[in-house]
Amino acid sequence: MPTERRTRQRQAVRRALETTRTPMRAHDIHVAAAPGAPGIGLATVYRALKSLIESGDVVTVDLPGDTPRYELAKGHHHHHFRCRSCSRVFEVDGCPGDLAALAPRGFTVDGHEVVLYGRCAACLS
Amino acid sequence: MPTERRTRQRQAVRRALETTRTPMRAHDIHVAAAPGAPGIGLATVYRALKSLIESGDVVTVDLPGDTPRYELAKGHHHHHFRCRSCSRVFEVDGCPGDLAALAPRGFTVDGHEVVLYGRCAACLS
DNA sequence: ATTGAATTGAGAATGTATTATCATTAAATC
DNA sequence: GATTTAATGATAATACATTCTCAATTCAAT
Repeated sequence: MPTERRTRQRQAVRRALETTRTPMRAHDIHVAAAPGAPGIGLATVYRALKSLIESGDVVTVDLPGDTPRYELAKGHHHHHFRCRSCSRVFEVDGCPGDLAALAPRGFTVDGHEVVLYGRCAACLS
Repeated sequence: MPTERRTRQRQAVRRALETTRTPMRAHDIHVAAAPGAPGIGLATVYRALKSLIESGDVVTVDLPGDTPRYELAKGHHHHHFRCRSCSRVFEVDGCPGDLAALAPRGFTVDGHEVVLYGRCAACLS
């Protein structure tokens, strides 16, 4: 059981996620972490993400037909909005509620995903 | 503008999609089409799918974190259910309705996706 | 400051879905 | 039946996100 070390790179990755509102792709995090950890490698970003996910601090955000993104664990149930213009993803706090009734008879529903599509405020202005 | 030919392979791909209720992966279609077109190659399956998609007869079904699937164009708005046990995907006809209100203020919503998760009837029995 | 081990960076390697290549096969027309 | 050329099969090639390899670094405890 190796001891985890506090490195500049890992802090930069965590900070990148803390600083941004939107779930980020590994590549985005790589870019965003660079200022805080000059020369950081992409492999290191993935290593940091893996550790953060295992500790429960970060969760993967998978949207249909899109590259996986990562966000800080929010602790509360929420969904996402994806801008068709800039492709950024935003958190959506509301939830349509119980969707179990939509499932075919005889099926059990224990979870759901909702993704909204449209234009974000920045792209509309 | 080449003329499309009616081949055993293309009919087998179309029939595979017509016969099954659930959206299928390219690999599933390859297997399902084999009886009707012995020795059919995977590349041919993709070529047939491409043509069917271009003609509007087939649509791609992308679920979060999952391999793309293909289904016959149903023409009506619907969503999907994915069984956590057998991984099969089923059509869900209902829809929670207008989800635009969930988006952040200043955002425009022009579409949405809903995916239900749970156990299908077959896996529960 | 010294040192042992965890961490890093660069790039190779992997896994998966899909497309391209090209010689061969087989629809569709004559 | 002969001919034209789209379609096919096998496989190499792409495109990607992600993981692995390994020598060089650097954290952290002494």
